[in-house]
Amino acid sequence: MRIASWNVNSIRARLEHLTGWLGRVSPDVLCIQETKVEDSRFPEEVLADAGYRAQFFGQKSYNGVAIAARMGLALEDVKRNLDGDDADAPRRLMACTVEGVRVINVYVPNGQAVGTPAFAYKLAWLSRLRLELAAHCKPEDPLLLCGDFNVAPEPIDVHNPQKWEGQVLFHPDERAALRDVIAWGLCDGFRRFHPEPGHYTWWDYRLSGFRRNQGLRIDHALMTPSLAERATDVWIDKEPRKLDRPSDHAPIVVDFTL
DNA sequence: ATGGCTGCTTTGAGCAGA
Repeated sequence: MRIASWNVNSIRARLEHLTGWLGRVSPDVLCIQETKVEDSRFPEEVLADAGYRAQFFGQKSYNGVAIAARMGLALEDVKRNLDGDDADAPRRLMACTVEGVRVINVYVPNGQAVGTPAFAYKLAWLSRLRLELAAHCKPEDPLLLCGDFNVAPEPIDVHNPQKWEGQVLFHPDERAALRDVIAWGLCDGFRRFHPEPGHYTWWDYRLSGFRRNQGLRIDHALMTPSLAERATDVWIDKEPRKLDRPSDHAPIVVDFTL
């Protein structure tokens, strides 16, 4: 079983990259963030031609999440956004159950800059995510919480931690909020398999960040122990980041036995 | 020191991203 997560930075701008990647990597499920498209314009047919059926939860211009599953694989108990979100809330979360695994796909707010209302919203959102887990899930059950968290957990996850310390994406308060989510009963799937430095999931379009591998590891695949013990690898696919006009994020892929 | 790129928007300069 292969479940992946990718912030595509506009699904319409990335359709060819997306379908090409689905064909090459062939995940059973793909959690997508930043679709940036309202539901009536979601490219269902293109995904269907690629062999995938998607559940989607988007809005115009910003945010938006989707979960695509190989045709014939059922996505059950779909939930959209956090408890307490109203209809106007930014669309940032979709959860479903597939093959007995609860999959939660998140696009955590970016936070803009430390000290802004957006930063406070980001911290509150992470706090509500922890409450969501406590209210609906059990740490004993197989669960994957994946997506774009917009937080680098440790200095090893930042190409230049001295420069980034205290900045948005690597501020102590965000890191504590992410640790609090993990403390519900999760582990960092990627680090279980790849403890060494130099692995990132996002590289700035500016500064030739990708060419110099100056990035941040801000996309994560967090899992409960009962799923982690079935995992055979968690890896980052840098290939699509090398294409012309790429997303600034790379996909993260979780392989596990059923 | 600053901004450096990209996608979106009732098309064009401004916002947001990270």
